[in-house]
Amino acid sequence: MPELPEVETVVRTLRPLIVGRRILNAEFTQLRILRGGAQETSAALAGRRIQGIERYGKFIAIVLDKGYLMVHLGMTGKLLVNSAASKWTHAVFTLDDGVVHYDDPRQFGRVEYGDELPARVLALGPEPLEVSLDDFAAALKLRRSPIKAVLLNQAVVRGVGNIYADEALFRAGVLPKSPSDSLTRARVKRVYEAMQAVLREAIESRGSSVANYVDAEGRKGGFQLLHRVYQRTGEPCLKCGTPITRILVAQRGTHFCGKCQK
DNA sequence: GTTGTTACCTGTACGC
DNA sequence: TGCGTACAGGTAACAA
Repeated sequence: MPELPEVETVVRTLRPLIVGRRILNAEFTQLRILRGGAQETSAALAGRRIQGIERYGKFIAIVLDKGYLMVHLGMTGKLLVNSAASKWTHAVFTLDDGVVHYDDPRQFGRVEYGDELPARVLALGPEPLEVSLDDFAAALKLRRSPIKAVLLNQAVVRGVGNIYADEALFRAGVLPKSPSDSLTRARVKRVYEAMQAVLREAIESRGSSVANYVDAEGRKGGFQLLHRVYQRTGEPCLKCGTPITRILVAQRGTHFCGKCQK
């Protein structure tokens, strides 16, 4: 499931391949993944030149000479350059040099064209690797939900998902159910530093390939080999040997060590 | 405004 | 082998 490090990897691999190219044609075969009408979107995209590609949390913004093509990969979305189409190819962008496919088996992702960045993207919280400790601490103090749920809240920080929330809380030694506003400053600082460290290391490893994540060139990431708690239910904690526990927090599978995390 | 719940969707794993 | 079922989770919509 693509979270910040996976989306960042997609953006980095996509950038040299498509920036500067012109979109000749855009075709949508599964309308579920498209926000807006297919004909209107195709008409708006035809002839546009790609000027850049940016990431806003888990959203990908393809910056055009007029407007933005927004892509959210959902759970299983992929943007693939010059690959063969599959039964899950729902959109095809033909460029003046090459072709980009949007593939998505579960169809949780979305593609959208607009003149401006969508309001829901502008409403996102700060980037977790850019937010200051003071701002992060203030946002946590405002909320009583479990810290895990708060980390998943894209209005608090944008881009953290289930994998990195679990991994960050393990490294910080903080229980996922701890009420956000109950954390001491020292524990907030540990969560902040762990979150940034996990995200930086995952970006270096080109993301985590669980399920079927690959980057724009079809390559898998490597960070799944470094997960310490995520999807390790029942396996021994790498620090103390206690079996990793799995519970539900915010309706999400949540993995932690009951001894190392307080 | 926050908080919690549910729907969306299909490949995969598992039990029988 | 084949079938039924549970599970995975990011976002948005909704209720409270």
